Amino acid sequence: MPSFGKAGSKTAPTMSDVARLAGVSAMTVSRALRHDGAVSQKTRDKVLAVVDELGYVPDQAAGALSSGRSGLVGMIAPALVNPIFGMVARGLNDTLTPLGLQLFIGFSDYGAEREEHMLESMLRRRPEAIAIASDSRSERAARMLLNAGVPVVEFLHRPATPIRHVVAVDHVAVGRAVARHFAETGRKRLAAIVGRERQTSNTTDRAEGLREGARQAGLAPVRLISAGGPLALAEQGVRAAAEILDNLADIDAVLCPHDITAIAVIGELRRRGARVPDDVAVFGFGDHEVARHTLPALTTIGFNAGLMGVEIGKLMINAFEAARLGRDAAPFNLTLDFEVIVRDSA
Amino acid sequence: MPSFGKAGSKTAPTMSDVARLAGVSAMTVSRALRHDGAVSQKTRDKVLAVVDELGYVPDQAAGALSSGRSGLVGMIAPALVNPIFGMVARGLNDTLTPLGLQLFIGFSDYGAEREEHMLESMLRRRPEAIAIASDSRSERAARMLLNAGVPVVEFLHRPATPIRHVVAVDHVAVGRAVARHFAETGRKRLAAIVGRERQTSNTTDRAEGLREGARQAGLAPVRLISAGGPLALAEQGVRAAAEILDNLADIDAVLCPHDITAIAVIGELRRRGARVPDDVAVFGFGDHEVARHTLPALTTIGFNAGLMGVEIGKLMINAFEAARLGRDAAPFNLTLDFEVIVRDSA
DNA sequence: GTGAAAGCGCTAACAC
DNA sequence: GTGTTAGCGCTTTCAC
Repeated sequence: MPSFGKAGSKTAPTMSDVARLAGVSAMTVSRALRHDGAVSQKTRDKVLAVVDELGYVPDQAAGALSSGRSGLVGMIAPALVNPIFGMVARGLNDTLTPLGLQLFIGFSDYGAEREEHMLESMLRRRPEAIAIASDSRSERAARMLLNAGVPVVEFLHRPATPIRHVVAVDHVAVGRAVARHFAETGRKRLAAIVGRERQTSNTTDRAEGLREGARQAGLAPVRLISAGGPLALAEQGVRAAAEILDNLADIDAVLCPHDITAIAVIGELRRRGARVPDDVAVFGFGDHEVARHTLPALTTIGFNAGLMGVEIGKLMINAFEAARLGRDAAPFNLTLDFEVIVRDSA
Repeated sequence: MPSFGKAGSKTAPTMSDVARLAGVSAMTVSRALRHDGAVSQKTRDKVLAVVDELGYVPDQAAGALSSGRSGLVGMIAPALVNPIFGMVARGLNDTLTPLGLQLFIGFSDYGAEREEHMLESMLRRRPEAIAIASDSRSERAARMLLNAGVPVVEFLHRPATPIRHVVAVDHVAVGRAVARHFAETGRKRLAAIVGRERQTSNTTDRAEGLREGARQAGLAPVRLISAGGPLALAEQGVRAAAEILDNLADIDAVLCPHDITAIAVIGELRRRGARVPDDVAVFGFGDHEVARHTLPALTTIGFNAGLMGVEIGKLMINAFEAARLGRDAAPFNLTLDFEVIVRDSA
């Protein structure tokens, strides 16, 4: 029985431990494990048997260092508690797993500074591609992405000046569609809930679309309700509802940044005696799985978040292929469809 | 101007590139970057200036290989779309970040096989600790955890035979508390929605507690409603509601695995003409942020998921400290409080 | 089909 | 306070 590592605290077996026990070289173990190159069936079986017996698990840090491939794809999203990002992660992960790539997820909590830190620590792991949905972004973070040297896919929201590839929903078009719906259903005075002041984001884009749509329909100018950070979706809704009731009593329709916010808006509005949709129509975003089950059922915007993840993955695969051929994948700009889902709240 | 890498596609600068330009050795760069050991202020400034100029980002795979510390903590959870896990991740991440540790998240989609794969690929990254919430777990996965050689913290649900540390909610006690509430409010025939057949899980534990509580209160035996997988929380609720209406018409109270499920149950029940809570009382779980805003507002169980993450992190830190002293941290078993939140649905 | 040598980019250990 | 040497555990490359 060979001993590896210093006595006492047993160290994990290495590839050469396996090699020794299998009576082959480390190189052969490496090949057997990666189904790479030609290893005879007999040798492979022997190696795998030893691997199993030892419970050997390859050290990917070593492999990454040696091969120059980390096997990692980074994804940075504003928040993990928002199920939209969970669904994107799932789609992306499913697309990447067959290639032997692992998804490394970081979340920024909607903070540019935190995002920058996340990105920096992610870059230390040398990801082979990066998917990022920013709410706001520091100059330095933008520079890091530009110089990352790997495919970067921005998603959910199309920035004014994309790094390279984008998979997004056209939030301005969403806003216009919502305005159209409000106009068609006789609403006159629209409002949009937006986050705290910041650079352009998907929320402000939708508000912009709503404003455009309202103007075209000859409605009153859209009021913006700033009601706190997006981390507390429901809390934001409560504040917004209070703002409407207290200071914007003439508002008869409101677009919310998220279905969860919309539910809270409705709850608070009703609690304080307003009727939904009679007094105020409430429009959500995201088609959260509960949206169809609440009372009133939420009128909202649906889009396929899982598909978004899949498309991000496909874009990356495409870029890998291009790089393999020594080329650069042309910037790719994908706009995913959305759907106006009319239920009862608006 | 020194050139690194082969011409054409520029390679990322390495530590020795920085060293050369700063006129010091690589070791000094390493120290300057890690605020470790003694580096004169002057030297450090010089080094950092070059780092900045070059946009140098250390390769952590190399560092990990050399130091034996990956800087990674793994977390495996059943699903990312369930905000409970997002909140745990946030708490854990916040606790770990000050130590320079990154959270590496994997999700199993409630499948033992997928969990095993996730765990295996995670182990290749040599995490310094592992947090895992399993819904079901393969023998092999259990063995891998046992032999991981790093602190393992199981969370949310206390397994029959824990690997070592546990931070959980007492789901059986939750079930009993729910039974008590139902009994006190005059309910006679209870049901619990559980996932598809599987080993013990937090859902079945709560059902077990409900059963115990019902027995003690002299109520009819609890009916179990198996309504599909936990990935589609709302879908599960719709099915369960149908099952109640179609085949279990005498049920007057139901415990749901999740608030989202509860909302769907209520929606479907009402859609089909049943009144909540008059005909059927509906109890949720998790105190999701919308729970207080739906109509009727959800009666549910609340617990602090963020705190759970923080406690997991503290346990890990404690175990690191013990290991540093050559000891093994004693198995730690933390049970987090929960709260019965009575609102309108039950 | 298999092996030997070299080296990936860092850091531990020790020397000065 | 700083440098040198060696080596972490793999994979690349090339030889056989």
